[in-house]
Amino acid sequence: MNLRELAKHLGLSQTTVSRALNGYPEVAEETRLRVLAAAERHNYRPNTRAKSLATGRSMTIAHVIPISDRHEMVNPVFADFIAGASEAYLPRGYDISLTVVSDSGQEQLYRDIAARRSADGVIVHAPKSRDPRIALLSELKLPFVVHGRSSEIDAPYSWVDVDNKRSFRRAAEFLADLGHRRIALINGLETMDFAVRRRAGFTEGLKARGIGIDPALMRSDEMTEGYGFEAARELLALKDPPTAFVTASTISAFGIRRAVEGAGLRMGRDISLITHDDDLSYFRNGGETAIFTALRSSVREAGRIAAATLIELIETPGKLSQTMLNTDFIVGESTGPRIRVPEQAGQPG
Amino acid sequence: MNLRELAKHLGLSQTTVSRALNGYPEVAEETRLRVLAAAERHNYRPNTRAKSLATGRSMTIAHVIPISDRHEMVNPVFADFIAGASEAYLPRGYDISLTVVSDSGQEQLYRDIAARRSADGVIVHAPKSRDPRIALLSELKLPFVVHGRSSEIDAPYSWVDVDNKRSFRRAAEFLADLGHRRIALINGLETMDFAVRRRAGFTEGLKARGIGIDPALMRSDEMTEGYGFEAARELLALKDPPTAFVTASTISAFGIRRAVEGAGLRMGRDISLITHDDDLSYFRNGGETAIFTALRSSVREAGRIAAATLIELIETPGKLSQTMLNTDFIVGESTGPRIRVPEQAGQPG
DNA sequence: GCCGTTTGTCAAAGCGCTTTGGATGGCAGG
DNA sequence: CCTGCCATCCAAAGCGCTTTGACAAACGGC
Repeated sequence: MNLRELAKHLGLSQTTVSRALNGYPEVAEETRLRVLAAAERHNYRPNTRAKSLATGRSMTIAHVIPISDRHEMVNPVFADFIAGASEAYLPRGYDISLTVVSDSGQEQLYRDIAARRSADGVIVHAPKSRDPRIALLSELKLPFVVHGRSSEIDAPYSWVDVDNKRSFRRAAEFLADLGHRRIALINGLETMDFAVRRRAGFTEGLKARGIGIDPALMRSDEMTEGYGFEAARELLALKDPPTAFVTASTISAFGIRRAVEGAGLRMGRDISLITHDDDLSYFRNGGETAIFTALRSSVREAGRIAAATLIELIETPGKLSQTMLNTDFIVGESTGPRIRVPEQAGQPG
Repeated sequence: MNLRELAKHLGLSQTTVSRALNGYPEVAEETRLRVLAAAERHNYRPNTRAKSLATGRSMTIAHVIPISDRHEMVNPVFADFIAGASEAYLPRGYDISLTVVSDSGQEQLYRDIAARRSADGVIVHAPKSRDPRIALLSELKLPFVVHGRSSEIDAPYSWVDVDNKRSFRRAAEFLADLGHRRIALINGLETMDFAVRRRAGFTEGLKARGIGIDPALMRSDEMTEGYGFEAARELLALKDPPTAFVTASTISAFGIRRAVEGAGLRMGRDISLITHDDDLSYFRNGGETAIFTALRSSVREAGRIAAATLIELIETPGKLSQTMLNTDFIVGESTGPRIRVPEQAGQPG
């Protein structure tokens, strides 16, 4: 059932039917009711492609999910981010188009989207420092919102981010105030802008408390459970091991926990840990009491806000907007004062 | 730059240019080269909507991600599944359209997709027993492939699944053979078909080894880390606690592990655990040696196969296909013989 | 040198919708 | 009774592509 058939059926022109359905005023109320009833009865839905060809609006947002070149992984934060975003899209009638692509293929993909007008806007995930996509999208005049920020970019653009630097500074200071002096950072991939900011905040916090920076205590990689485990295991095996850790996700935090317990140590007593917590739905940081002391900021909410920001930008061009999400400092069971240096913490296995 | 402009530029008709670009034979090789060069030079890309309006093919596959009605969660397995699927779509030119929708909204959504022809086919995620979507999609003549299966459906349809029943039977038998008699099942939501099959396999395995079924040892819920933890903690606090667990995902397995260690017990010695392992990229079940003894089947591969199956079905209608993926039985560090009933395993905290 | 066949090209219709620019008729005001 | 003005409705063009059917030009066979 298409518009022409529906119109013929009603003895009206396509114009009138189209207007009746889209809420234009120049159609008699009685006719509108007849049209709506008929549309309902015949289960009429306008053909998406035809509509967007005629209007020039595609009513879809492209999400380009970068796949790690090294490991070919898809970060589970995207699941929650997109769930949040779709809460904003759904009531406004936008669809999501998803493409999983390696870093190297991203530029070409954005060019394609712009040239074939397959989306009205895009969300930029996982920005790197001085990310070339930002200049590219501006040049292509494709509305976009960045989830995160990119350092050393002068031109303004829309973004939604958390204050990573401040968060990690607070984490480092909190641990220092508990008496810890050997504090390790198990960071995300430092090709990512957010990871650079976190490291900066972390070292800033140490310096503020008069603690020297030891590069041997800083790791950086894809934030998997296994990486958290391996990194922590190696660090705990040092002659002068850390008594505290700061890490970038609950997922790696679980790995660290496993390493700590595998070494016969107790989290929160022998070893302290603070994590950044994206509040992932399948990895809640505990119920009433948090497992990990954490700086929490819901990535789902970030998705919702980024989506809403993008829709605004699409509907009123030029309306840039920056949102800094606040993080909650949750004190959980994974931190405590340094009681003693764990003498010779053996490696597991 | 659109087709007409490009054609005018070349002094050719749209017809010829279109044919040259799409590889039709009735165009001189010399002309084709000229056209291709010009298209390249002007960065020409055909407008997606116009093309699909003209051809009637949308070249997009709809993925409808169900959001749990109770908890509003998005299962991270979708991230890996879609990553796999996109490996199959990309070279064939298909796009992914993603919609996150609650169970109750699914039927309407599929009807919409069919009526507005916004996708050439759909992947059905998370089927329930006797899932109404299967009959609906058949009726709508919308090609589909189910990730999993749905019991008590007579008409044939395409699916990609693992042999959940057999897997869980093997898990139960394996534990029984190690001497365990009190074996708990921490299952996924039993409104899901796969969870029903797993439970069936589990009880079948127990019966085969002459072990009675104790409903008090069987739990069912969304497979989060927190659920694994809570369920295991409660079970371990029973007067007659289990000495072994079977669970439905590595995520809940990590929760069980946390509960076991929180109770002062040691995984693989005091308590055995077997998990189903989707081989999630951020939750690898260990490196060289597996953390958990597991029945492993890559959900990413399932995505790849489901996508390929769907494309085949779209391109040659009626070509149904069923794929049963095999699972690898990985023996890891989480299982061992029952040495003794842990006398009074205290609750943590 | 004529005819049938390729070969290469094109004009125009059509996909299903929106939107522009009238048309039509009824009605109030003069 | 005429004019002007709403209130409704419509025919047709256009969005950018594919595809049908037709048509010149070139070519080989007799």
